[in-house]
Amino acid sequence: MNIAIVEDDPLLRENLKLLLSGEKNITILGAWGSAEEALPAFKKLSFDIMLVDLGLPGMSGIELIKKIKEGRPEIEIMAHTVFEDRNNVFSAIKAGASGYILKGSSPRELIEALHSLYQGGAPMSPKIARKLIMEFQDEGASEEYLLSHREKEIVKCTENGLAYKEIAEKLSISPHTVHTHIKKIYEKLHVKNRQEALTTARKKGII
Amino acid sequence: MNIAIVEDDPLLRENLKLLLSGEKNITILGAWGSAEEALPAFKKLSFDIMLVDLGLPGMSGIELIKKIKEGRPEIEIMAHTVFEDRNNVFSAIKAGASGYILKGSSPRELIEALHSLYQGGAPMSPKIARKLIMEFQDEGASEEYLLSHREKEIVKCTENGLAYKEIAEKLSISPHTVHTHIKKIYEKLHVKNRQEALTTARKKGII
DNA sequence: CATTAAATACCCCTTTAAGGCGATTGTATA
DNA sequence: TATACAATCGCCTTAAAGGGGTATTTAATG
Repeated sequence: MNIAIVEDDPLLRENLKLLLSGEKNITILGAWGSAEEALPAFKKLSFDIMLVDLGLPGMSGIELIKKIKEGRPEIEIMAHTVFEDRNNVFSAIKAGASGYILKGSSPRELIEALHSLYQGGAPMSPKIARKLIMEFQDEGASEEYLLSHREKEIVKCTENGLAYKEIAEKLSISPHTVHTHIKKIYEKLHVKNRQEALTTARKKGII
Repeated sequence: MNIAIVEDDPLLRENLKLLLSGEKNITILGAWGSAEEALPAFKKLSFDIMLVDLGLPGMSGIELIKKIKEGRPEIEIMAHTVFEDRNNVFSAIKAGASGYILKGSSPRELIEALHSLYQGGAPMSPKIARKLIMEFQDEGASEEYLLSHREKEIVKCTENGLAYKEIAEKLSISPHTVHTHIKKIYEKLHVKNRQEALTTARKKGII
């Protein structure tokens, strides 16, 4: 199977190349340090799997995954990263990653994961798998508890058309804090303004 | 009956005092030029009717009516103004006015209206009365047709989170025009931003 | 014919919203 | 004890929204 690597740490990048090249059935078609470098090269390249770091400088790994999947959905994506928080995991999966391996994993695990991915599996580190099943176990709960109590209070205020200042007064906090909360809310809901936040919140039954 | 007057035009204020003082059964307890001056004086004053101009400088007559009715709902309010537009009429009535006399009315009419109000009536200039019954004849229609076709289109666009520019493009008009329409919409719905407009529009079944 | 409303467009200006930074405190927990 | 998260406050910037005018054209209506 043909693999393309995108990893910004030069040392790790070379180590991955060496490690994987030694495996039978695995061919490394190249390794790049950023999405910006990789994308033009990919245009003339045919491969089966992209092994990608999420914490890239410039365009993020998530964005890169989206772009690849848009144009060439047949390519399997293996996310390889230190991030194990909810947002990164789910963003990567939604973007199109089918494998999610943490950087603490052993070489053996990584190689097995790549084979598994190639054969149609969805290999991921135990921690990540646990997060996924928890998400399904909790069902709506995870959505409901996505926003903290304070954040939900603020969403309800914005629903009534209150401005930052007015919310601040009502809750007896600084307008700056309101701003911070709202930024966090938008981030969590993957939206970029009030209208979207409110429609999303309604859809998820948060408010 | 004891009457308090709030009227910012000094000449008219004095004329009203002279005119009404001459009537039997009417006592003028005072006349003030603004809500800000009148409110403190009212605290130590007991009266039956407040004759109030809607177009006061500073706090509006509407606001003054609200404040009076909140604390002392037994006081009858006579709105006395040049405004005969829908918004002012309904705002005054919603705020708690039971009489609504236009400034063009004759002294005789005003005095009769005050007596009528004191006896539990709801005296108002014929033009105003007509507006009121039309509102009831139209029922829901008046709400639905409150906004013009174009305005409703624009409300629907804002519901989808579109910016002025985007709405302008979609409808092939200038962003300035969108701005103008939205100002008009806010005025009609008595709101001051998108969220309020949307909640109000939903409540009234406009969208 | 005069008035009114709707739709269009432009001007000025101030306020808000939102993104990107950083930073501290307290609490819970792995 | 380190890590994460929630909640708090701050600064800076740009873009958008909103409030105040004015003005023209067209259509309907008293």
